[in-house]
This record gives sequence, C-alpha cells and structure tokens, in this order.
Amino acid sequence: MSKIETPRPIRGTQDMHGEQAERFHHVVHTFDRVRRLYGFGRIEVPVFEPTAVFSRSLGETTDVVSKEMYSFEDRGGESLTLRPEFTAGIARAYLTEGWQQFAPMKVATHGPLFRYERPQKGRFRQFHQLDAEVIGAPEPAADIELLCFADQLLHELGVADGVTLQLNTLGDTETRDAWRTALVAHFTRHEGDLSAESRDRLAKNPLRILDSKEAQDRPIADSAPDIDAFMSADAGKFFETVTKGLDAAGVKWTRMARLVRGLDYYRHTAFEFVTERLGSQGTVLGGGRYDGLIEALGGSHTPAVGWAAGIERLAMLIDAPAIEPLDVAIIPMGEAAERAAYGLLANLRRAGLKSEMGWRGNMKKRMQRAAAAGARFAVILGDEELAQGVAMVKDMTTGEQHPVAMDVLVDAVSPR
RNA sequence: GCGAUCGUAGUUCAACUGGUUAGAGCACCGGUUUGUGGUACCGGAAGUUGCGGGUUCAAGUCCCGUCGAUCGCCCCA
Repeated sequence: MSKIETPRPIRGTQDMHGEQAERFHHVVHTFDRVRRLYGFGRIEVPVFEPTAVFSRSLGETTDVVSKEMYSFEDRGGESLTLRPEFTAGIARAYLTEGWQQFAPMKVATHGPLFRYERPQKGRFRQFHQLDAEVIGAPEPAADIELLCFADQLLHELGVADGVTLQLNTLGDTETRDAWRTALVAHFTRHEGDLSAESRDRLAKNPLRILDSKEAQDRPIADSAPDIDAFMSADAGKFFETVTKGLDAAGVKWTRMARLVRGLDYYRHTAFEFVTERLGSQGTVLGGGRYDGLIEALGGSHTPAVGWAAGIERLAMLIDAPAIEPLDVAIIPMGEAAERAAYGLLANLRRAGLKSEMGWRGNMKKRMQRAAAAGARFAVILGDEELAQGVAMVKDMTTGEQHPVAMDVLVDAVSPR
C-alpha cells in the first residue's frame, strides 16, 4: 500500500492554535470593543467581488492589479477577485446598497484579505485586517475621530509605546498636482543620480521616490520640495484643523513630510502607525483620506477617510494574553461517577463557571491535567462519594479537600 | 518577480574536516503510588535527516533541481 501524501497548506497561509490564536482573537476582541466606544457600526461585506471593483478603484498602479491580486474566472466566465483590501468593497456596497442614506457613515469590519506576495515577517498571502471607515464626510472631524480611535486601540492593546504616528497631508487636488509637478521636475533634474528603481518610479509613481530605501536616493529625496510650499489655503487649513484636533485629544503625532500614498485617489490626511520592532514590515496601522475613490467606482463625489491595521502584526506586538484558568476540573472514577459528572458539569457551566471533565487516564493523570489547566478546584467523584451524595472538593491552591453535598457544589466552588 | 540564509522525532536543538546502529531537553504514553496534582526517579513510543536526482567505497554533511521557511529587495491598496 503506497502512502497517501498529505496535501500541504498553501504558501503564505497560516494555521493558528494556542497562544497565536489567542493573540489574534485578543486583537479582534479589543477592536470590537473600542469600535463601539466611537460609534462605528459593524458591517459585513463579501470576501470576493467582481474584479472591476478593485481594478477600477486601484486605477493605474499596474503592479498591484496585474501581479498581486488573486483573480480567477468563475464557471460563468466572470472575473472575480479575492479582496486584497476592504476599502473598495465597502465603497461598492455603499453605492449598491443605498448606504448613502446613512452618511456620514461610520463603519468597521475585520476579516481575511488576499494578496499574491512573497511571504515574509508579518506578511502573508492570506492575512487579516481590522478596518474602520467614515464615508460621506468631508469634515476634518472624521479624520480626527479615526485617528483617536486608532490611537486608543493601540493603547488598549498595550503596543502604543513602541509605535509612533507619522502624519502627513497630500493636500487637495490643486495642491497635490502642483507638488507632484514640482517633484517630477526635481527628480528629473537629478535623474542620473537616482537608483534604477527610482528612475522607474519617476515614470510610474514619482511620489514613491520620497520614501525610497536606497541610500543613493536619500539626498535627492531629502532635498526635494515639501508639499507645504504648494499648499492651498483650504488644504492648509484642513491639515491644521486635524493636527490641532489631535493635540486637543492628546494624541501624539510626528510630521512625516516624506510619507506618501501609492494611489492617486488619496487627498489630505495620510498616516501610518509604525514600529521598529517588526523589521521592514513595520507599519501596524495605516490609512488616509480617499476623496476620489467613490467617483472611480461610478458614484457621485463622496469624501471618505479610513484606516486598516494588520491583525497578525498587532498580534506579534502585544503581550501574550493571560490564559483563563479553569474554575473546576471534575475527576470521575468509574462509569456511574462519570454519568453523575455530566449533571454536575452542566450545573457548573450554566452557573458561568469554566469547567471541564477528565475523560481518560488514571486519577494521577487527571490530577496532573487539572493542575496543568490551572484549575482552582478539582472535584473528585467515585463510588464512595456517590453512595453518600457528595463530591470530594479539593482546593488546588491549598491542597485541602473536603466532601460537599452535590446539590450545593456550585456554591462551594463559586468565587466569593 | 529578484537576492541571501536555512530545512534532522510532535517541538526546540545536537551529530568534528563525508566514516559504525542519527542523539538530547520539553511534550506524549506507562511505571515507582489498584482513588490524589504542581517535585523526583525508572522505562516506552516517536525520524525514508522536506522531496527528487547526482558525486563517492561511504552522504544528515558535498553538487544540481524542486518545495517550503526565514530575512531583505520590488510592491505595499
């Protein structure tokens, strides 16, 4: 008989168990709690969409559309894509579900995303993000609220210490276009000294030269003009309102004039919460204002702002969540005792006590497992106890034990 | 897509410049204790050294390929 070969997991996917899974869910749970404090309603959107949802919204940036999306044809020949981000799908839902009636709409969601990328630290092909958006709000108040939300989330997760909020503005359309023109002129003047990658970027995505990692690009990028010189009065006012709001709310930030976005629809606020602790994949939460996106999907002009945060990256940064100790471990000896134990177990759990029963092994083994699970009490049940209508309750911290009548067991092991 | 490093029991790691039967800790199972844990001791099970090919008297070790992991580049919605 030839051995069956077990199929391998798909590259860049992960199976989580134990501490890793607990970390993951602690992040999600904290997000869900904080999001309510800010009045962000939970939404659910599909994991896959017509490819056009993403190709239209992502626009001209060819790499992400052609190389990095999981696209395939369904049986009807329609091109579908596993969502590589939340924003485009949410924007689509906003238009097709008539959610305009709820504007300004504050929404939150989380779940898996898919990008065909080379896996590395904190970067997977199926990964997971938290997401928060405010759609239909031109007011800088929306930006401020989202940033406060993000900041509080990171604080409540206990990761804020090593993380800094880098903030920039990309201005309004007028400002951005003027700045971009000046940047192209500047980089063209120094084209000969740029790295090969950056010469490429000059044609495709000149703003990206600003945050190039190539040492030879740094002097040229650093001497490039800041957006401030081109800022329109409106755009300047907008940014000032955001920064003053953050100061008033006690959210620490640093201006990062080199922080840009790869896509054209971004306007005004752009931000990233960055840590040094994760190597080159150090952005833990990032976002910005995308006033042009919804128009690209065929909607009317709809200003919006949002952010997303990598759950895996946050999960790596937080302290290990404390494991909840077991309240009670029931240790039955014999069939009759086991049958009785089901009743006790049900009562304990219905009373909200975390309880488990040992299924196998001799008493020593079961005691060991009870201890390993951090049980506060072990409840030993054998023929002698059954005959007397009691259970032997052992306090695992003191080691003392005494018989307790079965009908008052829940009381006896409940925390005072 | 590109570059570098790495792949040995469930897991973390050993095995000198190629040389007998690939070892250990933890975890697991059993025992010392026919109903009492967090210690100690004894024993057991567990590996086609990722996979495929090559060189050699001999390969975990060297070479090629492949798959995967890690770190970086590209990209980062």
